[in-house]
Amino acid sequence: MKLYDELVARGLIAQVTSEDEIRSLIDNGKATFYIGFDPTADSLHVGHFMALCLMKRLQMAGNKPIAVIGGGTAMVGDPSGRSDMRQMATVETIARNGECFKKQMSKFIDFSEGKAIMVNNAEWLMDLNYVEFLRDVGPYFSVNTMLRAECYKQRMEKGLSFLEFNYMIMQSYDFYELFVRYGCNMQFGGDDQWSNMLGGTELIRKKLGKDAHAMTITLLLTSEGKKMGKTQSGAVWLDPDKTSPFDFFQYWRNVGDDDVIKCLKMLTFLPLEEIQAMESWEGSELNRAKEILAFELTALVHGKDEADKALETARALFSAGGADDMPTAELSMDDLADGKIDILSMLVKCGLCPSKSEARRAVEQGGVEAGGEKIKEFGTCFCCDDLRGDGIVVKRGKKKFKKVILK
RNA sequence: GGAGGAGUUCCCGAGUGGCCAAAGGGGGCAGACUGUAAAUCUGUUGUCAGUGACUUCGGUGGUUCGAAUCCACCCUCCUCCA
Repeated sequence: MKLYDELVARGLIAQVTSEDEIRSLIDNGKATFYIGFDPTADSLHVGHFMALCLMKRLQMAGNKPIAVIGGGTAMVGDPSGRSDMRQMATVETIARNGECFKKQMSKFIDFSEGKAIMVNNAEWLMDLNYVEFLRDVGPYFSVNTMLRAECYKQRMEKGLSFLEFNYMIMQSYDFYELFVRYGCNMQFGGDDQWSNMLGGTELIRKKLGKDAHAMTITLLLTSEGKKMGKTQSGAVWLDPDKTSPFDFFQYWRNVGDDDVIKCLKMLTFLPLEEIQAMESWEGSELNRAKEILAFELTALVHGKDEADKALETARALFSAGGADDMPTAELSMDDLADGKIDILSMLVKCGLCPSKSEARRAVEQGGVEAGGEKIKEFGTCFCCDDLRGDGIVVKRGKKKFKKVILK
């Protein structure tokens, strides 16, 4: 199966400017394409991961990827899909985040000589002269058209600042600049970027009379229509310090039945035939598919060793109830009072509960276990001896564990 | 610049002097049921040293025994006019 058809079969393609041309470009390894990543946080998350996977697939087929760090565009802030204006990040933060992105990306994409390029659009955006720029690209944009663009629609009610309104122009200019500099003839992005991307192809056509193409990736949504990769406590990060490999594994281990196959197709590199075989799995058999999903993704992001560990830990924890390698929390003597610590403080200290009130509730509702025993009294205390050596396994709810050890 | 309207807890949204830590819904958390799924049902959902105290209704002051609620000023957003 050729690349384009595979992308379709995996459900990755949302919209394209011209199916035939894109097909022939990428199937033959003729595309030089770019994907932009705005450094608005200090780590990439699952949403970016999809884009990186796509990048890799295309790279494997001989196409040349350009990863653009949006050091310049992040200064403006993309209004797409937002109902409020982003908080403006400082120049320093953006620069630092950009560095973090760079490191993480290098793990997935081969940036060695001639294989791929990484650039920061701050390079050309930051030094633009306002009037010159306006005269240069301004005439090619119609405000009427821009206002009709989907990405601004939902902001028309709540208010859209001129700053953000310019985002589309910045991104379009990026595409133009990359076309000129590197012969970049394609842009990929999330489906919410569609109008911004079209802006770029139009600009190139109008200014240079050349064709460039755009293709958007389907946004990964859960069957309930929510963005995948978001939890109550925030995004699922690729940085192991922000989302541990075990938590990362667990996130995928716990996706809904209806989403497993979709995720396998879109995110993993498993051959399609293998995934199609799983489609017939039903009921508890699907649990096996979830395990595969979780394992594959953890291996991609954190390496096979970490994936093995997470898998083992999860299995041990959920079947036997104990494991050597599980998330641990270390307490020091300072955390203890008179050589003891009560269960409520312990829950808070090891991060299982955000406040003592919540810890109390958890205990009241019978959701807390320690050392395999259900805790019924919130006065229950543990002394140093309980915590020394192997420590004690504290469980809040069914899926949250921490091994608490005294340092 | 002018005229109106709005800002309530994680979100939406009730509440116009004490009965308000604030209805209802969503979301979250926990329990039951299961397959570490979904759906459903139940409980819970500001914090802290548990029958109590403390902090919260855009901000700052004021009136009052008492303010989310009344007054003044300010900030932000929306609509219409210029």
